[in-house]
Amino acid sequence: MATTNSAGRPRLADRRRPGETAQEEILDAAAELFTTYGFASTSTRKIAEAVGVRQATLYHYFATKDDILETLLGTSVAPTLEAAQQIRTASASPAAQLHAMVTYDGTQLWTGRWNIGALYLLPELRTERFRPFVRMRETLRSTYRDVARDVLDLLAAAGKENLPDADEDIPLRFVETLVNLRWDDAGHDDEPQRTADAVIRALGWGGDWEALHAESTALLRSLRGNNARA
Amino acid sequence: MATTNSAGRPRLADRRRPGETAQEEILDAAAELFTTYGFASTSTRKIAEAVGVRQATLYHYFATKDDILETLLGTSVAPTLEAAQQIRTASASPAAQLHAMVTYDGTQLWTGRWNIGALYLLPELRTERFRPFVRMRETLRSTYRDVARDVLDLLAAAGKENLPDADEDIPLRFVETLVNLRWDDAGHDDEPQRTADAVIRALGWGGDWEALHAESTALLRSLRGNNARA
DNA sequence: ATTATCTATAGATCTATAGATAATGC
DNA sequence: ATTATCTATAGATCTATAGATAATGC
Repeated sequence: MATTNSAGRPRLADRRRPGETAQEEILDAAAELFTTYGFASTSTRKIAEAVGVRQATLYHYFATKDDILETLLGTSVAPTLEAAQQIRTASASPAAQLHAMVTYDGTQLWTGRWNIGALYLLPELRTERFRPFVRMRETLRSTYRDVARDVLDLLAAAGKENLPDADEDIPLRFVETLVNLRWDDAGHDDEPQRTADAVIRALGWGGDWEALHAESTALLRSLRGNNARA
Repeated sequence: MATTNSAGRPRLADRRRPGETAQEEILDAAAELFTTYGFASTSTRKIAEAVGVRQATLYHYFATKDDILETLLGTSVAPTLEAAQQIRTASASPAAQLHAMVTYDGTQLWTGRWNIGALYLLPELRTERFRPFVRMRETLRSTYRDVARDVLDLLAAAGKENLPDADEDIPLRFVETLVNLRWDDAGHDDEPQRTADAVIRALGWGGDWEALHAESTALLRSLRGNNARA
């Protein structure tokens, strides 16, 4: 039997999931199963088994299976959106802002313990209850679009021709493909950086890459600093 | 009651789905429901209701629910792969080949009655039984990669700098985003053409666009001609 | 007393099968 | 006789709830 040093009836099995609390253990197991087998195909029993508790125990922490998904999405979309908006208000050049956004967002998607981005395409998100997350994604989309427009306006002003439309959504679309790449076990370790470069290039940008990278890196560093202070 | 002019007990409800045969009606309903609500969340009862027959009737045409998905995937991936390989063997320039491939593939994804591309990401495809389709997708990926490499080699030979790697999979990744765009009801009518342009531009290509479009259009025309003859 | 777990189960599915039925075709 | 449908249902789920139990905390 599992050792215990806290209140409540002891578990039958030992802890096996990362996380300080039972809630975190459940979320980790659910993230693995939802991203691997899908939300609808993952039963609460399977989640419980992956945590090492009985099925009914989940309901001490989450009222419904949907609540588990909602919590999972909340902890993932919100920080990304916040970072994008912070980057947007920085004084860096539009190209550097865009590069930093893609790198940040891409790193979350690429290095997270599970491929959480795969959950954004779940048909279940179409229901009323997940509307807030869909809206957050839409806000992220328009933030990306705004910064892309700035980049393109500068390029157009410099006389560059045959540029894409800002509403092609090239940046966000490109970032999203990291989810597919990871699903296919394809790609490289530094895929977020490569993707950021590819996005800038796809917009037709052709400036000093070393300076751009320096500016983007500085932006991300200051972002981490802010968050550490917060 | 439904009118009847063929063998078998009459249906209780009238036909309501496109398709000459009951099999086609079932596939149309399943495509709508699988892409809208997901495979696992769609019950055989729901499919039957959408067709206008009783649940058990489906089993006269498909032995299992998986068989329905398999048939749906088969009729969608195979033609795309074949077209890509035909384009690849044409004598057109690499850029035109790539442009034509993206346009063809994108048009299938964008204008099909249902957003079938969304099925390619289904977790269920990870199981042994769908291996053939996953392999077809991998073959498509490398076909795209090969033609991208040709484009990039020519650009490098022409002295163009800061080009992406061919194994960034920019073309296929970009095409795949049409699925997400369509999911979000975003994008324009001519999104496949725009996407083809965006892909070419993202690779760093900077030649005569009018000539490229003419060459790509001719390629697609000859493709349709071949298929019509076959 | 409070908490975290457990056992047990109700009620609602869901897939697939068995076998009856109502047409057409020969 | 053949075919396409129907009705009925077995057996296996699955979610969520009720209530018991075994710890710690006061």
